[in-house]
Amino acid sequence: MAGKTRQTCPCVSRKAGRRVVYEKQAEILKALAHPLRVAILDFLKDGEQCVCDIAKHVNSERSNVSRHLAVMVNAGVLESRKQGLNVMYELKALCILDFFSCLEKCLKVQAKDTQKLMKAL
Amino acid sequence: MAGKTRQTCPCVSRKAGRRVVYEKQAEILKALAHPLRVAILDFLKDGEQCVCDIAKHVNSERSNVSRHLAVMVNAGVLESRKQGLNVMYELKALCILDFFSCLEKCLKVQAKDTQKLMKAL
DNA sequence: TAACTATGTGATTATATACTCATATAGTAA
DNA sequence: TTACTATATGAGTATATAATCACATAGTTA
Repeated sequence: MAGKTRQTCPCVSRKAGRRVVYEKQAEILKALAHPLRVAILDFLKDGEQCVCDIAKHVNSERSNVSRHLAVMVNAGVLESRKQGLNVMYELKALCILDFFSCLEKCLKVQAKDTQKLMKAL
Repeated sequence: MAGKTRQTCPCVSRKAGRRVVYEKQAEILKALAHPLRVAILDFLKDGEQCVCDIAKHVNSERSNVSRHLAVMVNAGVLESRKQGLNVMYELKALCILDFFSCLEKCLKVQAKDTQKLMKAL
């Protein structure tokens, strides 16, 4: 049992470590990867909002919105605070907003590809 | 039927248009939101690779990897080209790589939060 | 206190996704 | 031609996720 701390090759543990990181990163991405959640994030970019107003804005049931918000809080994307009867949600990681400019860029490239295809027909 | 093109209020159509954008953005995010796919993207950041080598690198079945690659190609994240027996995959939208620096930042913030909690106990 | 409002959650159902195995296809090399 | 290799895909199963409804909780106001 002596020397057990060195039994795992550094390379292996680094690889295993990477996998944990990939899982965490995927978890955050998963928390963003839903049309309603994207809509919510777009709404929250201008500041905190209560569940009530978010639900109105994205035109969905409050209970459903509440669940989606919980997903994003668990992933560390949003944070919440109580204010009287309301619970206010706001973006925790502002760099998330940078994602969306990249996403729009991707969509534009896709649109151009489609245009090229159309012309070739 | 006359004037049908103006029957839809610009505001409504803009809102409907946003929803389509949110769906497309969510589709791209979904294509990234899996540990194996994150691992693949991390491997592809240094250049194109064949399915065979990707599968070896991420330690998963080729058929499985092939499917994950197809998901990312469909979302416009990767592109592929045939080279003899192999099919080479590479990143199509390089800005995707910027995502990951943000993700790492998010994880670091989370880690700090956890540390704070630990100290408070 | 009682009535009200905002939010969260359990249970159910529907749907989507991931993984595995077997098999098909396409290109290579003998 | 046959044998081989890389890749893709159909079918089945297991699991995860989303939406809805009913209900519980917490804070507000009268």
